[in-house]
Amino acid sequence: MNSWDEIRTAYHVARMGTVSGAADALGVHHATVIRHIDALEQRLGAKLFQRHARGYTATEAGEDLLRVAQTTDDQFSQLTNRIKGRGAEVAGELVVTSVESMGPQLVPVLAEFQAQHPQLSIRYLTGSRLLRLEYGEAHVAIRAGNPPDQPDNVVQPFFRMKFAMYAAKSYGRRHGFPERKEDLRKHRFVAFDETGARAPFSRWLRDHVPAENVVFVSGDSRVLENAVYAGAGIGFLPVYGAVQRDDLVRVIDPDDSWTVPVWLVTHVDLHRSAKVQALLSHLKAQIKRWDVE
Amino acid sequence: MNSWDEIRTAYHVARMGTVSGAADALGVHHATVIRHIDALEQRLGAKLFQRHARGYTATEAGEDLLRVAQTTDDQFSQLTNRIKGRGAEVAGELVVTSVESMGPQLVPVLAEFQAQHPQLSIRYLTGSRLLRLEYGEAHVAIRAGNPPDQPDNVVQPFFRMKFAMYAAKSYGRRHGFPERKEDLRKHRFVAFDETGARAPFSRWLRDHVPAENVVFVSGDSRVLENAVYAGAGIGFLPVYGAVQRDDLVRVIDPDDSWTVPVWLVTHVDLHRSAKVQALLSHLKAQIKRWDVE
DNA sequence: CAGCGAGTGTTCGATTTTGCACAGGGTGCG
DNA sequence: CGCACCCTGTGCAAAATCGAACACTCGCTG
Repeated sequence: MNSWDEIRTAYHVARMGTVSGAADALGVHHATVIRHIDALEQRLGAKLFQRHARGYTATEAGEDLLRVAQTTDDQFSQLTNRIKGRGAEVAGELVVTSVESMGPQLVPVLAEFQAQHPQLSIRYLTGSRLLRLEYGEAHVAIRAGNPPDQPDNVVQPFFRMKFAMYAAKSYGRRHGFPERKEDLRKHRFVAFDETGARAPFSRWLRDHVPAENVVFVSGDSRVLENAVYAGAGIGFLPVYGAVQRDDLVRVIDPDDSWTVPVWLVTHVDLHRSAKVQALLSHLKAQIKRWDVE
Repeated sequence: MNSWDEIRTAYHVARMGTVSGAADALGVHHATVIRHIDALEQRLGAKLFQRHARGYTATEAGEDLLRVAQTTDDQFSQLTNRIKGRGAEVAGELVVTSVESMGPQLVPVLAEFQAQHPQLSIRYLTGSRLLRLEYGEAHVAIRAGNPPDQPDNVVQPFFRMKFAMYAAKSYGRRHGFPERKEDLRKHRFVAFDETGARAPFSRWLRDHVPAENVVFVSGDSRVLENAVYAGAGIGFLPVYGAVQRDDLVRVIDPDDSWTVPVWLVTHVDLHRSAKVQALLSHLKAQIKRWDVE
């Protein structure tokens, strides 16, 4: 069945009982209404209305159409109300994604945000696969490293994640802690499996430590964290997470060159919605939590 | 909400996932689809789809629309199936109207017809007010007297209703029965309250019987019938109904000049439908029942 | 890495749709 | 009984819509 507009026209004729009344209600000329009805009846091969001097009265088929189109009209107006109101309220679903290493920092913040908006359901997706905003897979993405440069995305700086070099106390009991820069050559390290050396501190490591001293390598940041905790070696950890553990010792203080910028990324189509804006402002309010030395 | 066609377009885009696919399904150019979506989104003030190089993926609002429009599509196709199939089968409602005096003859015939078509529901309307076919108030009308001459109505002769003059036996016991034409002047009569004398036999009565002998007058034919039954006077009754009562005596045999033609009238728009045709042929098959002397 | 296919988006001319003016007819009221 | 009003119906011009062609982007494959 094609041409839903003609059904809508017939619906108003059946409701009003006259072509002119329907034309007024639809905001079109009555000639248009007549043509729509004629076309629709011809396609259906049945008369929808009895024409007479006082107007159009619906036949059985016309009354059947009236009933169906009535509910359709109701459903469509409800739909438009939902869609129009959707942007205004913080409700529905909100999909957030980030690299998995940020989970421990993000989860409590997201939980707090959800508590402030009970109508909202949050999906926090982490994974090796980068969820793509332009396919609608996520509403807000938190990305680290170089500023993302997708044309349809709106990118804003979130905060700067400071890294320092840590070792577990258990490591110090076995190997001691390096006290001077030269001591580093005699220690063992854990590091990212990034031969491309994207993170700034992995380049630093390559420059200051012989490759054979890197004894534990993984692509998963949480694995590296746990390797440091277990005393497998010295490694870079985000300051925010490390200060909360008393089994760690800071070997080298944070350096500006190690800092990784973190970005808030949204698709341009969703950036204006109240839902996304509320989350963004909530996230930015939490920056100071993570701005520790 | 106006422009249901744009909703239909958006529905197909959400279903297909691409503009081109929706354009194929709709049989229009893909530029048209893009314009529809743009217009709809602008009116709604919300994005329905995320645009990317591989197609369009529905946002929350778009998926909401998909669900609503899906059911709408189903209901519309069911509706068109019903309407297209309606003419072919004898089902639904069938409104028949006639002058009320024909009820006793018509009701058993209509009941039999209904029994042959269980899907059909018959409304047999009688009333002083003439139901108008061109307003869709009835599908089939049974009219007596002069041939109806409405332009949009298709009229065909049904049968010729014979009248004769009857009196109740109780009347005969009190006043005797007229045996010769001259005796009529001494008897009492019941007659229609038609000063215009539409029925042919009421003109006959005026010519052969003094006005003061007409002692019972009514505009309701059933009242007149009962007046004859009660012995109030001699009166014209249809032969078909009178022969079934053994308390009546025929005073004068039917005369051709008293015969009233009866017509089957349908509106031209409904005349072709199987439902109406079935009733018409069924009615015509019953003529012989009423063709009694 | 270059070519190819699929898909989006935009512009311009053609076609369809729409609106306007007017004619015709029925109904009701004074 | 006539008149005024409301409704339907129809040609014609204007406007909005649609379709064809082209440019561009992305992802896949040999």
